[in-house]
Amino acid sequence: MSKFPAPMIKKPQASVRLTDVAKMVGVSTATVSRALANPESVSPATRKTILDAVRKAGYTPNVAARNLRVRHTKMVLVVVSQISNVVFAGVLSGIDEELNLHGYGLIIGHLDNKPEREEHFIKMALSGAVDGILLLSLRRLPQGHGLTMLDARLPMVALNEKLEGASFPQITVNDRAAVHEIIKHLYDLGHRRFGHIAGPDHNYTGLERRHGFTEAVTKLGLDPASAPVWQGNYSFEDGAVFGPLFMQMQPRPTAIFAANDEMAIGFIKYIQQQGLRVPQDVSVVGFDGIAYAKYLSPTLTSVVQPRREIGRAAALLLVKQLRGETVTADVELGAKLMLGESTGPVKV
Amino acid sequence: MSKFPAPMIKKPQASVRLTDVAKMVGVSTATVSRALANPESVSPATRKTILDAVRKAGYTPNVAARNLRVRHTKMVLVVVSQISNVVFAGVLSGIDEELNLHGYGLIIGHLDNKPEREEHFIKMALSGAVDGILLLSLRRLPQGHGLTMLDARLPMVALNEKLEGASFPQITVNDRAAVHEIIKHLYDLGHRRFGHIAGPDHNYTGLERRHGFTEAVTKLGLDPASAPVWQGNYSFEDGAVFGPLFMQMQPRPTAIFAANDEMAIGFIKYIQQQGLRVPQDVSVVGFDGIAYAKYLSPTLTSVVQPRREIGRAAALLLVKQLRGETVTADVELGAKLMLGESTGPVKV
DNA sequence: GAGGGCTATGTAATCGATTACATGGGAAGT
DNA sequence: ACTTCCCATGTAATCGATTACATAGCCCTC
Repeated sequence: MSKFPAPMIKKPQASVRLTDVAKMVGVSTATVSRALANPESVSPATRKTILDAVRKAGYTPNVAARNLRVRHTKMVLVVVSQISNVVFAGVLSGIDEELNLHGYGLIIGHLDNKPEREEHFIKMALSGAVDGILLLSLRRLPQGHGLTMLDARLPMVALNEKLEGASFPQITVNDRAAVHEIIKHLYDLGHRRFGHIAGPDHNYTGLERRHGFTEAVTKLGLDPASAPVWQGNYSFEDGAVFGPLFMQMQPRPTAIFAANDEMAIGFIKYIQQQGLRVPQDVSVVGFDGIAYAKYLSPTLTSVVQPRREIGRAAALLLVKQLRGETVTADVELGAKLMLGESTGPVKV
Repeated sequence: MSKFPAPMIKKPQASVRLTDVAKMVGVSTATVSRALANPESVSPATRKTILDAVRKAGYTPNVAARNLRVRHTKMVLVVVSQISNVVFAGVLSGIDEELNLHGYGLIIGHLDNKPEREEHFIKMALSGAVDGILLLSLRRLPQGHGLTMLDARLPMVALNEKLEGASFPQITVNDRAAVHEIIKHLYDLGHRRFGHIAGPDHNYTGLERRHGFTEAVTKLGLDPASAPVWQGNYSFEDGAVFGPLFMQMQPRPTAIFAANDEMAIGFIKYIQQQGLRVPQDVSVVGFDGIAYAKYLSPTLTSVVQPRREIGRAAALLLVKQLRGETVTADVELGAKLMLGESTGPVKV
């Protein structure tokens, strides 16, 4: 009596449709649809029959058809510049977590550091593939840029940006305050000569941290001109690259603040190889508070970012917009200084 | 003459439709559709008019409608257990890169280490939201499991799995061979007493590395029973956790192989704190070759996985299936031993 | 100059759900 | 027993593209 084994053909994909289930049970498609979407609107008896049939037939509603009809997709596009970046990955986790809670799925728009790809994702968003957009690009978008223009058509939220005059909410971390805290910490340890390995300028966070640095240094009454700022690209290598410049300075800064942990690590590695000791000879501070920071020797003093929270907050803001609530206020989160062994009293 | 500023209302979303463009130009919807999909099938004159109108109106085809009609979505679902894992993130990058080349987009099915979420993504896949699936879960899936069953309905490829009797292609890295290489390297340095910090057993890679270890040790004529195997969960902490056990062994292994870099790092940190020197007192090897390995002191000897390539190969395999080519052969990639300072001659 | 073949375009069916509106039948009220 | 109302269900329009099939016009050829 048993059927033959499943056919080998994969492609045809003749999957069960709503109509099929309706026919099986002997009711209209409307009833089946209702039994699935609002069970109470259907009599218990039919409901049961239908649900059984659905199970037996292995029916799953076709989402393209549904999306077309209801005019939304329950999907969110996250445009991210580099997915393999630990910080982004953490934020992404938070986004996914929150989105998930509200029944939204996640489409990744991976720029892979190629900004020209944005075009593609803008089109995708405009084509109704998603209900909203999360911008995790960290680039400073000029006004009138394609992505910011999208705002007129689709709810969106920007992370770690601060666009003047943007009408969509933005969620940021108070990097500047954290940097002030770093410099104060170093100052309290007796440091007076500081150096900064900055991130790129086309990047909101990089800029904030750099400004925070010069601000803090000036506030202490030190001459910012005597506090060198080198500009890197957030990579390990870039941290090392400034090592030679640092070594030949006379006098050398006694404390270096790097705009992210990777550059701090690269820098430390380099100067250690040159025979300097951290923190005895130089104190070094990073930023982001990646997990590895705790396993270096010395462990790295850094600022831990609430990655998951950033993601969650942004996602929640978006969901609220999607629900029709008008959300105007930007959200600012705080970051916490994490003391490690890479900072110590200045050498006397 | 200029219009008023854009209206404040976001939700209505009354975007331009194909019909609108057709009406503007004065041709049928079929012609517009053709002008977009196959420009050559339309006379140069109409083509230009249409394309101009499309631009002017800011028309973007509705993907739900298209998907419904053409019965595919040009989207791929990647089920991944933990997105913030560096290795996965790297693989994901490769997947995205290749998929992108072939015009496919990426939907992330983030399990967040909660296997029960799979159910949700299975439904999603079945609902026609994607054309194919990439399995990056690293769990050993029992036969008959929901995800493996999907194979009958949708093209799929598994990464770093090896499912017996699965009809879909699988791409793996030859971890076992790499482990043999590690042990040989250590043996050549004079080591005879080995220890292994293993990954979890419900994980293909973890199992392979553990088997590789006992295999290699036995092959050298050493008693595997005297080579302790501790089982961790790939975290820094788990590496440290076995430190005390190691410390109190008598005699202690002179070389430890950890199934991933995080555990190796955690372990090194612990024993360093206990006053042991790496590699003078103990040699340690990790696995995966994460970027941080090069910045530790000592730098970590590890096995670098071709993450991007793994991702690309898997994606390509899937794309081929999507094109209708029958691809049967599994793909196996090699990993390369990367010598660091954490391994050295055994202490005499 | 009639027929064949092409090319450019139009007409309308189709994909598979959701849902506004219509309807039939039974319970309840008088 | 007749009206009213409500509940469960059905009918069919709709979402916005793609595309099979039909057709009109033109050029060519014999």
